Amino acid sequence: MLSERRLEVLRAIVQDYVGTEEPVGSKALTERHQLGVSPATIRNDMAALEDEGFIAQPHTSAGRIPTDKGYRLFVDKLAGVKPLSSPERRAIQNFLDGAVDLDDVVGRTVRLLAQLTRQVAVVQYPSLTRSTVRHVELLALAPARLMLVLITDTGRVEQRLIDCQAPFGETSLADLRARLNSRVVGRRFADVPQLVQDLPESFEQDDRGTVSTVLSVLLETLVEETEERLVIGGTANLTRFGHDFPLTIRPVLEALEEHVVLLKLLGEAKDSGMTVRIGHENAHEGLTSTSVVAVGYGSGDEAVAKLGVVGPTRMDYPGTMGAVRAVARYVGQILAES
Amino acid sequence: MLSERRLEVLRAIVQDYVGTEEPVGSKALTERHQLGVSPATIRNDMAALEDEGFIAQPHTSAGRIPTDKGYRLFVDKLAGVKPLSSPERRAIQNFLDGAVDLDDVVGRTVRLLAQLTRQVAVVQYPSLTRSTVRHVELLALAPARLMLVLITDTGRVEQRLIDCQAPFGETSLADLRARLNSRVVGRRFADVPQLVQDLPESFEQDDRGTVSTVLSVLLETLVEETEERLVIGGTANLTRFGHDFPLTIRPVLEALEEHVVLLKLLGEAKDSGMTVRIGHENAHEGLTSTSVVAVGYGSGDEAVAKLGVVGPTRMDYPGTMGAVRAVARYVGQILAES
DNA sequence: TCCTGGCACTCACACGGGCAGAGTGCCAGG
DNA sequence: CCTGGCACTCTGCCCGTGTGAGTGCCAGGA
Repeated sequence: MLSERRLEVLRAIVQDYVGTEEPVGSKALTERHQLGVSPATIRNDMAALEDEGFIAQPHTSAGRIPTDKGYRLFVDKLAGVKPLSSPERRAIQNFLDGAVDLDDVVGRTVRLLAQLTRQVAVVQYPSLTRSTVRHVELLALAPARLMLVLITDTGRVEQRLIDCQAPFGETSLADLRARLNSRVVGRRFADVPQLVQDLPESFEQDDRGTVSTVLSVLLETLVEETEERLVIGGTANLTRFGHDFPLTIRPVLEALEEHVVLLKLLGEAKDSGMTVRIGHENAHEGLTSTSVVAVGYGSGDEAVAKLGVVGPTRMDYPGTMGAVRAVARYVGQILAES
Repeated sequence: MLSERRLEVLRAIVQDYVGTEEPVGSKALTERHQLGVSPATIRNDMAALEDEGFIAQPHTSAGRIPTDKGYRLFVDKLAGVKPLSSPERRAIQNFLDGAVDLDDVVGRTVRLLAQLTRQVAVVQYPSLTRSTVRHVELLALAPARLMLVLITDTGRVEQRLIDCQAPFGETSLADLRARLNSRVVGRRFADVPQLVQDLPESFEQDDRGTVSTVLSVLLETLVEETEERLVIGGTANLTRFGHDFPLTIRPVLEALEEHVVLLKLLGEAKDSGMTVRIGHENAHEGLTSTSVVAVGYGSGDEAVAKLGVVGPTRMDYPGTMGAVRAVARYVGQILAES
């Protein structure tokens, strides 16, 4: 186990490196922090930390920089979550309060998060499967063409067009609409499949085909949209990445455009509490030099979706975590109110 | 007026520079093109072209590169639109045919365009004001809470929640729904305001308030959504920009995130035919070193929205224009079919 | 009048040596 | 176990030089 002071040295290295973006040496450390020992002692500690794999030198006779493992230790043991200042909190609230609908909430959130953290922000739309049904609507656009509209308690709306083989009477439609609603309103989307599976049986022979079609579209929607939507913002912040641009930034931009990858990334994050994935902990190749800070948010106790930021492994973890957590809380509040 | 050969020289310079990304000199020109004259002659022509402002030298004794004005002349007079190869056409069709709904069409289009041109693609959702109404639906979520759903002929769907002061009876609702539809179905969204303005008068005193509220939300939606949605893709292609990265790429990324800016840009493009804005012709500061190629697309003869690409002024204009035009056509077809 | 070859000139850029500074590892002494 | 000292190793920077691409200009020729 590492001594208390060595941990302190690691913390100092991480802080300085995050601030200056330059390898930090033993002398600079003693000058900028009250460690109470001489540079030579620090050098020994650094050598030990390097043996353990927490820090590394880019080349001989340069200072040290933290490794992914070093950041991991820092995040787990050495750093807290830095609460936002109260002006910041007020700014968040003011900014989010102006939102008029779900799209607006999500859009504002992503901009806010990007600005606050000066990194790339990612916000997932509230998941269908975890939301509850507020209303199901079925309407006839034409005799054999229906439209299905799903409305969630989080304000999300999904619609699908349905082409039926046979015309579907107005009364049957009203009937189906009523029965659907009575069964699923207030229930979670995840439970919908069981709740409706026996529905066709209660209809007349002629209508069963259409009812089945409608239900299959409904279930399909649930499945498809589990492949969720998300919004990204602040990609311009990537330009603050480092000096060795094109190589670093390109794979990240590519990864960000593949929403599937990001969704998987967010999906891997814990539902509650904050998840930080550092560098190579991210499975995706383009993101091995970035860290992802993600957290779930929701209108109630449970998370309905996640949001987070993607930034260089060399990021201000306490600050970023603080911002992410705070934003998630406020978004949750906004959703609960609407 | 410039002689035939000088125009030819300008064309050669543009082509070479686009290909190599390096200033092109007189000797290289005679070697790579059959101009039939010696380098010395070319030098004279180049000096003339420089005097006219079509080309410039980055520094004394380097080759020449085209200026914005040079590209302008090239695009207007010297370059055609390069048609795509038939495998490319097939690929486009196959790729777009798989789309299941409007979101999917737009998403696929943006990816396709980005891949085809190796630049940043921008696709605007079909505009509401230029589309026609397929259906208007009103449904009661609660006694005093309604939902308004607008469906366009291009498959776009918009919805809004409406809180009414007073409960609104089921019969009144059905009445309003029927009247709304009979008035506006098949008409252009732009005409909707006049078509519905006298509607409240035909309702009973008690309901007029609610009817007015519904209508005002309807009109609001039309206005709000004129501030259209758009989708961007291929930002990773920005990394191919140049060597002097951070400075070039940052303002572009920032501009791309401001959808308002992009919409204005697209809005300035002509409705029919293709619009090419080169370098400083773009009002926005961040885009002065980029060119925008935009074109309208639509299900019929008229454009319902625009799409295009953003790339370095040093781009392959004929190829890019060909790709943009072809994609727009296919998207139009797809929309017309659905 | 226009094209051509020749010539002198100008830069950007790449190469290489030398120098300074930061940082390290190790060791002997407190 | 900490400390100061010392020798060593790099990287980065500056600078001078040389090379090569490219130019402008001019005088001669079709």
